[in-house]
Amino acid sequence: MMEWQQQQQQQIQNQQQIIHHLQNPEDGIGNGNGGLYVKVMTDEQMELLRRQIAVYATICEQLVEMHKAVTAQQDLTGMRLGNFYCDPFMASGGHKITARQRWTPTPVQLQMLERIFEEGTGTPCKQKIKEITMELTQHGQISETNVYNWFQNRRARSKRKQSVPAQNNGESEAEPEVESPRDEKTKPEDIMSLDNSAPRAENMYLQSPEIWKF
Amino acid sequence: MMEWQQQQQQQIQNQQQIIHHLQNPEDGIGNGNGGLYVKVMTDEQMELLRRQIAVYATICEQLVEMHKAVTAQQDLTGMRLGNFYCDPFMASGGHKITARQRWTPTPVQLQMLERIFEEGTGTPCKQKIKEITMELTQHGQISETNVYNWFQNRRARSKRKQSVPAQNNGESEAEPEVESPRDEKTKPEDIMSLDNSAPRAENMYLQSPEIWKF
DNA sequence: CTTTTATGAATGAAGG
DNA sequence: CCTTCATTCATAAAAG
Repeated sequence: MMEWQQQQQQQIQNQQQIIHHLQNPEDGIGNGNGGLYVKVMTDEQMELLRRQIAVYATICEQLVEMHKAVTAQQDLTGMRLGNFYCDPFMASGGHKITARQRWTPTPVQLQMLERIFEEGTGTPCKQKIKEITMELTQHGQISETNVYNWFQNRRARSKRKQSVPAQNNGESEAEPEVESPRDEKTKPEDIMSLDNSAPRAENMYLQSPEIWKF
Repeated sequence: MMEWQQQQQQQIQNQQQIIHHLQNPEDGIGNGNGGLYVKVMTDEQMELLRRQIAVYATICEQLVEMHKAVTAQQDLTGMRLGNFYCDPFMASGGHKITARQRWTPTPVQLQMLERIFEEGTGTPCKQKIKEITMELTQHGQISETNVYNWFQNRRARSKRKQSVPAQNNGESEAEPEVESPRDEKTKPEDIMSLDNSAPRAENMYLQSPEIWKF
């Protein structure tokens, strides 16, 4: 990722040289010509320009594509977020709403949640969620979804913490995280490599090396 | 958002015309000149070229910056994913690299899925799934199971979203501080920054009048 | 102010 | 279909 940006920079620098040439035609490019005032370029210079311009056209196209891809992703993933804080944005008076995007439990709520979690069955059914939510609302803004998520995360992370302590025990791999319990999850039809996005960006950098040859 | 892309396209088209002119100097630009073969341009043509090139330089710089901003957050994770399969560790230990992560739709795929979901019958029958999968394969690795799951999840969650529209909101008691000093966070928000980028792109083209002065 | 960590939320996949 | 789990993402909070 950094790579292509560097290359882009180089391109731009390169281009700047061209511009410099244009701006300082002391190289003998330009001269007067009778009543018709013209600038004169050698074939080489002309070719250079052509190629340089072609390079820019390519770069811009690529950048547009890349940006399209990136923003498409963000737009779609943002769609879900958009409901909270993006929809009413800017609409009123151009003032940012600056709504909080993420619920944060108050200390009191947290305490109560922890207590319920420890004593509870660990499977807070829907009805239970409702109750808890009702109760916690007394101590601050909260929704059933918040409670649901909280228990989900709490359980998942409580569970993970247990497997981590037994990490460097008999396992000599430099690999940080692998899931041992359900390792057979490579079960369905295909191994899906999600190299869909990364490699695509890779050959996006500058796929026309010959253009650099001049 | 769409706006600047269109303008980009226009720019590119515009540029292509220039290239065309360069490649087809039937406009009387070029002529012979004794032993030194040169191309000749009028001042106007030269000026046009200069401007065009300058515009490209500016656009590229701006695009690089924009892209940098947009991807600063998200493409780091993308790179991280990239490491999983391009990983040199593959050869080192002969150790299992434990299969891929879960499938993630590419932006294009997501777009197409969303479109189908909205317009479609909502009942992705077996045959339909096959078709969709075939089509989406053109844009990245995907399996019928992926498509199936996606529709299942999409429907279920879309449904739940309606029953519980009240997602969440601000903190608890200490929220009322609306326009507090720290409210003006310097931290760029992804979606917002994109929105900002659009207007910025708008004045990208000619925002440096001095560049036109030469 | 920048970097790291903790954690609320989103989502692909499995089970029933 | 619905629920549940596991993983990932993004960001508020904490650390430097």
